Amino acid sequence: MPDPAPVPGPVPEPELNATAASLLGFLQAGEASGYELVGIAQQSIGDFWSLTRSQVYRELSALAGRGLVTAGPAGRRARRPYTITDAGRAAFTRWLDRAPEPEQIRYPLLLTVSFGAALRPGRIREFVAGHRVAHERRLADYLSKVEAGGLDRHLRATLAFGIRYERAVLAWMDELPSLLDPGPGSDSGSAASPADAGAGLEGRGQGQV
Amino acid sequence: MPDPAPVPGPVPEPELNATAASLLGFLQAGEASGYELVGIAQQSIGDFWSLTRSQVYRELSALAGRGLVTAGPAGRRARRPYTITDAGRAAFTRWLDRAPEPEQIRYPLLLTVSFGAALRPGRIREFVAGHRVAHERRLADYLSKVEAGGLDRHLRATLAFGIRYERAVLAWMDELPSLLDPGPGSDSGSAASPADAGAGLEGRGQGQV
DNA sequence: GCCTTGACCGTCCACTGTGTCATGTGAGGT
DNA sequence: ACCTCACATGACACAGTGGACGGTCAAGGC
Repeated sequence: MPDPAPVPGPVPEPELNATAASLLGFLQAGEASGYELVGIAQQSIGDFWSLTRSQVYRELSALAGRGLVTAGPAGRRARRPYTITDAGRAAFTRWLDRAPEPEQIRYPLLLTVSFGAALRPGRIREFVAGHRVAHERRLADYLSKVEAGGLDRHLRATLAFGIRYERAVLAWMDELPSLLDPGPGSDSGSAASPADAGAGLEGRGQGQV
Repeated sequence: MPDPAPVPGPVPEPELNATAASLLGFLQAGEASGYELVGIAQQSIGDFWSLTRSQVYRELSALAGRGLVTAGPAGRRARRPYTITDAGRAAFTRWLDRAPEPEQIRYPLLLTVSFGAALRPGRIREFVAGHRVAHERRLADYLSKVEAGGLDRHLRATLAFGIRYERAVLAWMDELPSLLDPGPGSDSGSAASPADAGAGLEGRGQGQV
């Protein structure tokens, strides 16, 4: 068949990505500079949707190029305020109505735990202790925000997720020692608790390590 | 003052990144090709540490360039087996003993929920229902793996995290309708949008785990 | 008045992470 | 002989991360 040269046709119109969309979402409340958007975003959704300076400026330029935002004249310092356009509002609404993609979790601590067999016994507990304080702090932070009140229902709903997540992590950290507690034959500082019971199963040879 | 030229000193020796490290971790069990490593990784740690084909091949080349792995002669098809070197083992051990960085979560659904005020009321529930089945499936998967037994303690501990996480997500999804439903006394300072008044929690026959 | 400090504001760059397309090989079926 | 599908690698474009850098203004110390 005669190689059908790419028909121009209707331009595919690249959809918004979630990062750009969230910027539009914030801009709906009024103009803001890139710097401000970074702050706003980190404060409100930063715990489950990271975005960095570089990202924000890059997306703002792209959005401006597509006419979804317009840059105003430079302000006080190098401040460059962006305003959402009608096309931007429409694009945001379309984006919001799409089914969101699955979540992504990247948890280095779990990598360490998975490979923990090659690690000195107490080391994992040290790492976990370090992370624990951060999780406790975040949980306390979420709780105080909720208790302070004055939040929009939807923000409160996302905080509810954060609270459940942090509690789950803390509960896991609590049970971790009992999960990792070596069965018979491996000595560590703490005596093997008989509560470990079943244990035994180390069927996986994993020859050389 | 005489610009203190950057002291050469000992070469910084770029440390391993977590992805490269995990490849070394798997290679400790024996040689493997990039293709196999993708499979191994996705199966064992894929739910909390993603890595893609491109990533794996890129890292393997880089590791080979640093002498941490060596590529064997091509095998069956284009298969190129990699073997970890002593330097690689040492680098892996050093990496494993470092404090792991905090986790990263990117959850588009939560973005949608945050901005949900601009969305038709039932839409969020539709999205959540779609995600719910995936979470239920993953939870069931984790549970069956644990019950099947034969897992190394450390793998079981990471699965325990997955189980707690999925249960937390499901519990949040269960409570979500009541959070988003404008109930009594939920309106604080800002004006409660009248748009989404209706839509109480109709029969969500949820329940399980 | 001058100078340091630090918040503000943006840009650039190297590296890491993701997804798709291209390419080639071999085993098995028809 | 041909097709198809699993195996296997690589190239590439784009998204995301984090640090380095440079400029601007305000406030406070000397």
